[in-house]
Amino acid sequence: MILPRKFYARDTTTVAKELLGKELRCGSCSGRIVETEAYYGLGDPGSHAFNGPTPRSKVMWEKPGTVYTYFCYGAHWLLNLVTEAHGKPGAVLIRALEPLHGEGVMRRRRGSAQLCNGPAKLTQAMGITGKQGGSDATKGPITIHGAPPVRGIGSSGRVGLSKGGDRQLRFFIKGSAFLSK
DNA sequence: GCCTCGATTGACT
DNA sequence: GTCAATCGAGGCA
Repeated sequence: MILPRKFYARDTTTVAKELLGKELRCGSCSGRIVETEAYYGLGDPGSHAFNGPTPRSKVMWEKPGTVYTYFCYGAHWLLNLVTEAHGKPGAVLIRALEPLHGEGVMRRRRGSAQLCNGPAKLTQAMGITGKQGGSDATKGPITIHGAPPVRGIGSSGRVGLSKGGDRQLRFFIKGSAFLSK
């Protein structure tokens, strides 16, 4: 079943941990979430919301469950899900997926066997671009479906940030073969 | 309006 | 291991 909006309306770290193992669907493709990162708004120098809302980052103040796609380095889309209460900034970055359905389509889109082991790779494999930005993960076209809780959650410092990378806000399923490198 | 830099990737040495 | 690609957002004049 599709996760209800109240799932997202909680502490960003809690949502990031509980998203592990859940199923992300987009069109005919789907995958299991195996790696996430939490981004707060205020007090988090690594977050786009750090300096208050801007035309791009204001989505983080939107209602929980909103899809936030971010274009980076001229060629890469990153997928986030808005968390916390409406009007409070927060988001979870999806960093890696384990392919479940539509693997052939993903492979064709990616042109590589490395399907979803990185934040920009998984958006390309799932066909996600800025078009899906601002849509609602409780309605589609991108949806998150419930799954049994996973055991063996690990955490570490965040990756790829010039600021704020020292905080333990990255979470992943221990031992998964589909984590980002 | 102009300039700098980024929640990355993939190709090349 | 090192480095360039590539373009929009955000900061500043």
